[in-house]
Amino acid sequence: MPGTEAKSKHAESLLNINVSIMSKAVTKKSKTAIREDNIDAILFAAESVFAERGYKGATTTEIARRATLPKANLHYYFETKEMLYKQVLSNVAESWLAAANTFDTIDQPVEALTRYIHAKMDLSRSRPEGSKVWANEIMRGAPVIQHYLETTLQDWTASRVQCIQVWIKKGLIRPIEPLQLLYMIWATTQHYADFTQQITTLNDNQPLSDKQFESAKLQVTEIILRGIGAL
Amino acid sequence: MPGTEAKSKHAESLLNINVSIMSKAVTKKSKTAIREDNIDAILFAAESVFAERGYKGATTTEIARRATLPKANLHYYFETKEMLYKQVLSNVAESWLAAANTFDTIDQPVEALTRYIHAKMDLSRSRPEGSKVWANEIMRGAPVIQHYLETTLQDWTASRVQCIQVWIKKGLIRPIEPLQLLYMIWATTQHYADFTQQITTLNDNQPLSDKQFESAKLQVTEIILRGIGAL
DNA sequence: GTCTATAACCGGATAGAC
DNA sequence: GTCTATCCGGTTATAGAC
Repeated sequence: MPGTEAKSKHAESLLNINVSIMSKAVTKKSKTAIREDNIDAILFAAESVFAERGYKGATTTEIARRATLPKANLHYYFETKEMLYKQVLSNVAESWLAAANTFDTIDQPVEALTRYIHAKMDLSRSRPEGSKVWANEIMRGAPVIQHYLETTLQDWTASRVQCIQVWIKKGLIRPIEPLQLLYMIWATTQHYADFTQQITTLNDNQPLSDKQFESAKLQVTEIILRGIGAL
Repeated sequence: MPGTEAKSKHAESLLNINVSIMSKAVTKKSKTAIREDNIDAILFAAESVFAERGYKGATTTEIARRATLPKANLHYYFETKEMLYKQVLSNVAESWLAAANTFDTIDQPVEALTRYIHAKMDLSRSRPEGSKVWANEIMRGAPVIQHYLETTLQDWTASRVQCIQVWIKKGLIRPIEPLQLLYMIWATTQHYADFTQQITTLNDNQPLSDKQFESAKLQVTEIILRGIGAL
């Protein structure tokens, strides 16, 4: 199970957080490999458990169990539960940023927004747990990522707001409040991750098929683009 | 603080859950009043605490503290934390249903959807904690409200899907997947409650003013209505 | 009905053998 | 670097005096 999504992101930290994972010099290559595999397995398991149970509800016992490691080993790699949590959030922020960068400010609205909405929808599909961890963190009042919101997110948002205002000035879209558009995109795309349980229930208890999801992606895009007069 | 929103809903239970609050015969009128006041205060405090900290993160100590009662008294009225949680969810479901019923299936799309979106936005504004508790519960996999989703919510949704399909047949709106429209409405309106922290941060750390919120309400409505070709 | 004190439990973290 | 056994703090729930 490990490594599919959260591969080897443990060394970096997007949030300016001291997630300093121990830095012991390792001589043999194989040991490094074991270390990375273990860390990846822990991060992968942690993302799921934090998503399903929230910060407090997640137990290191369960995370270790899913990573098929003794709990003591988990604490060997991540000194505290909180440090592990921060690293998970950092990885989520990174994938969010990757999707965000598909919103190219130079493009025309239809192309830029279509790309961005598709990227966000794909992220909700491929990594719903990350979205849930993020949502949980925001609902808690963002104790860990508040600084990230005030820097990276605010900067990114400001640049996109400007871009949208240019589109309005050029008459490419109707005059709307740019932030409202961004909120609608975030809300709608992330809903497919955060509310999977509800969506599945209303789909006769069947998870959305790839086909259904692709259809949703196209419709979401079209409704929003028409909604702002870009089509 | 107590009683403003969650007033005296403790006797009922929308979710079919055995939230049987003790049923001791009370002789004096004043005792009943004290009981109701205490229960309301507990439910009011509980909604906030569950919203801010999630199910596991919420402590009965903190709930009791905010209700200005000793913890033992809280346990006198609600035997377990889980029973209290279920009652909170039941109250949230009730308010959700009240808003849902503004979506009159007989009306024209513009009128029906405008009313519904406004009602949902108002709910996000007046009772953001309830929305967060709901979101948390869904993200946990809906252990408590799954049955509610499969009955009340599914029935309500089915009737609205039919209604939307009629609108499409009559050519009042473009041919869309009705569920997609509902998801977009839910996602966008609830976003203003669940992601208050993020929205506030992007609004120069100022909570949205009433004026800003009213503007958002109108824009959300217009973008969605235009998006489906109702305007 | 109220409240203090406490029992019973659980989870994070660590000691220390391997 | 791994893992078992254990400590310690915090949380739910209750006993029992008022």
